[in-house]
Amino acid sequence: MSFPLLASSGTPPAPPPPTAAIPRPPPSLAQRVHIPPHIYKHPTAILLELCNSMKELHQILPQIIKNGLYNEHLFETKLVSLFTKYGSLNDATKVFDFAKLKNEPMYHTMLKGHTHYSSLDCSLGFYARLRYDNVTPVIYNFNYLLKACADNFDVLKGKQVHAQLILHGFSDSLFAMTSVVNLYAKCGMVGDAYKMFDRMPERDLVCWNTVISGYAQNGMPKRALELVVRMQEEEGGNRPDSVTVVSILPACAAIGSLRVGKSIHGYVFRNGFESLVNVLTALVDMYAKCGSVDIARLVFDRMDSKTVVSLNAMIDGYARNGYYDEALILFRRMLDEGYKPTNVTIMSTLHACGESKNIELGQYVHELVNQLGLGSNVAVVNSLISMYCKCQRVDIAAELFENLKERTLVSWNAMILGYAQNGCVMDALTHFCEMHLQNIKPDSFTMVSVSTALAELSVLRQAKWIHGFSVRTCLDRNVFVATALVDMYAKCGAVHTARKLFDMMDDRHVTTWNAMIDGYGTHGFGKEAVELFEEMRKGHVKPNDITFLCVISACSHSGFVEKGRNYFALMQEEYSLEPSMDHYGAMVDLIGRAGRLSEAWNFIDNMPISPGLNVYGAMLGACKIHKNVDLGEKAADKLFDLDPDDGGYHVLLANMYATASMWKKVAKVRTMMERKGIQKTPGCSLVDLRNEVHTFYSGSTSHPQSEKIYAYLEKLFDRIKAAGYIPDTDSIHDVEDNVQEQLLKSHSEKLAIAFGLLNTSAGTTIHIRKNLRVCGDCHTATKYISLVMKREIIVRDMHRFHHFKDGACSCGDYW
DNA sequence: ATAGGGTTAG
Repeated sequence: MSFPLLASSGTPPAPPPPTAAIPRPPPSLAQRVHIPPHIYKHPTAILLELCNSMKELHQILPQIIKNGLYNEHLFETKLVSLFTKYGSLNDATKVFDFAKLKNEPMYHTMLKGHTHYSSLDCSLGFYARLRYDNVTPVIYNFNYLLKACADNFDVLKGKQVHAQLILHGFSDSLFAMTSVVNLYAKCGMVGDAYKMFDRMPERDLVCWNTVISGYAQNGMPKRALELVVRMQEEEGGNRPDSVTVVSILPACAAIGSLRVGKSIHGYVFRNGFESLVNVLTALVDMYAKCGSVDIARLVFDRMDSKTVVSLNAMIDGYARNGYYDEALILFRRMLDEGYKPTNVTIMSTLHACGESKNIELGQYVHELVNQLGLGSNVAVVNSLISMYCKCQRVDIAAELFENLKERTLVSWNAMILGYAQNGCVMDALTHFCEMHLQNIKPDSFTMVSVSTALAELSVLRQAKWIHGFSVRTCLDRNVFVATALVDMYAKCGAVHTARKLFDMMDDRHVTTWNAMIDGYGTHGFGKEAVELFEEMRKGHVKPNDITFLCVISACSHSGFVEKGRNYFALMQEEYSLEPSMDHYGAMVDLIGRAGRLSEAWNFIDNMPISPGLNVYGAMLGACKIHKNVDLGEKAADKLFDLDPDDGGYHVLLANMYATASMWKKVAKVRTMMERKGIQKTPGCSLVDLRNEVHTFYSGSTSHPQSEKIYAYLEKLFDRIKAAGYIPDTDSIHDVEDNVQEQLLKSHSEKLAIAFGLLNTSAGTTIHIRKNLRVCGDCHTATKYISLVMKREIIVRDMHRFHHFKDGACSCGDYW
């Protein structure tokens, strides 16, 4: 079934849009005031009629004065009209004040000028003056005033004007009622607008369009589309014109229905609206928002004339569909062709810069913002903040934020998320508290940002608090918030709580499923991850590339090599998803981690694309676990050909050599790091105690309980050694034996565990968050600690979770 | 006719 707009397909092309669609101009001056012909036909009067700009007007002015026409009513009215038209309300006011005869048309022109160039109060003040001068108002005066109220979203003043209008006997006027419908619609009161509309004895096209666009602009796109159907069905029905089309295209974009959109396009085509820029621009926008960037571009390319708005719609269309390069190319072309970018252009472009991490262009746009005088536009600055955060320059973003005079909720949200995504968790949380102190109410966006920060921090107590906060503010029902909460619980070690929340949700996005599947995977619950994925396949939410990344890595963490291979095939065969470099990396990890090193190498050799850093990194990691120096060196050679600046890979290689006691090679890696200026990320562990998060760096003695902790570790080491623990001193070289053990003892993770044991009562589970991967000695030591101390210890490292209990770890010793 | 901030993986 096709959309009813198509109902007219058999009939010949309709005539051009009815004139009712064009805003009705007031009657001409000659109609409303009697003007004697010698004045009306005066050459200067004709010149004034032809006048097209302020510059020309100033050229004509001396003639008017020279010919003594200044005090002629016609000239006064015309001057007031022209001055207001070209934006000089001051000059218009001078002429008006000087005029002897101030009649209604004269007042009307001034009123019109006020509605355009000054505040609503000035316009209303001017109406009061008109009344004071005993001029009888006409319907046009009210239409302008109502429009001014609507544009200022001021219902209260609008209602006062409405009362005046009734007082002067215009309540039955179709025009007046339409203006009132428009007032309510623009002020977000579509319900009231509709009531008024429903009471009208007769309705013209303009009136229908007003109420339709009211619904479209107030988040009720379906109602808007229904009304378009009704307007045609009604007796003596109205045919949608270009204005109707332009108001329902955004509605169509909002419901994302390409089918309805295409039928509207057909209607546009059959009715000859294809020559109208605004219609075509709305079509471009609709196609882009429905995900069809290619069709959007076709329509865009076929436009005879374009405006900035058309370009903005296309740039934004590219950016929102992930075609960042195309967005930036079009933006460059736009500048080359001499268009002046608007705030909308800037915002879409900054979005594209941020997502594609193009900070050079981002900074160029920043300069442009200042040149264009948009530096104090909050929305633009918010976009700048986001762009800098996405490009990992939180410092610049923070500076912009601090200097922002009128921060909005969006500014706070952008900043908090920026901190959260750049590892500045504490800054994110303090800003959240700060906005709380300033009495700014958080919304769902805020909750997502804070949950993201807490997920990173991995602290269950605060996680529960923010969950409670979301419930109390009813924000937990939002899919985005709920998904962020599921992810947060999983990342805080509470997978079962995460699953409970997941089961309670009635609307789930792909990301929700992905977060849960990955949660299971990182905890080593491969079986649960696979089961949930199978459940997902039965439902209506389609798995995406990230889903497969999560499933494959879940298989990898649990040693399900064949299952993982099957899923890798499935994603291509059944879901037509092209594996990315990350997928290949995950596959190498899957095969290699299970010890099938030559098979993993074989897999790399058969890759259809040139293997990236992560692929060789996974291979090297597997070789380190399984102590295969030969293959590890082979992987490292390839890896370092790609010149990584990531310290992690270097450390991995050095550790592999150290495990094999190849000290010269270890030293070589160290030299390479020094030469490249790469520093080893210091190991850092976090532990939460009541309301405080305690941070420990390797070897640090800065914690107030430091002495106690080291003393306790001495005793602890003796106990676990008695239980069978042997310190892994093999991987430490060029220091004496007793120093080796001291070095091992001062690993951040052991400090954090000791602190946790010292400060919690027997039986309490200890949660640790570590920034790097758990080292081999810490892993063994923690297993023994869990045994002798009878404690459950949960350690989250950069990749996954380790649940230590009764001397064993959930990861089965491969990590 | 276009409009700023959002969840997953690495």
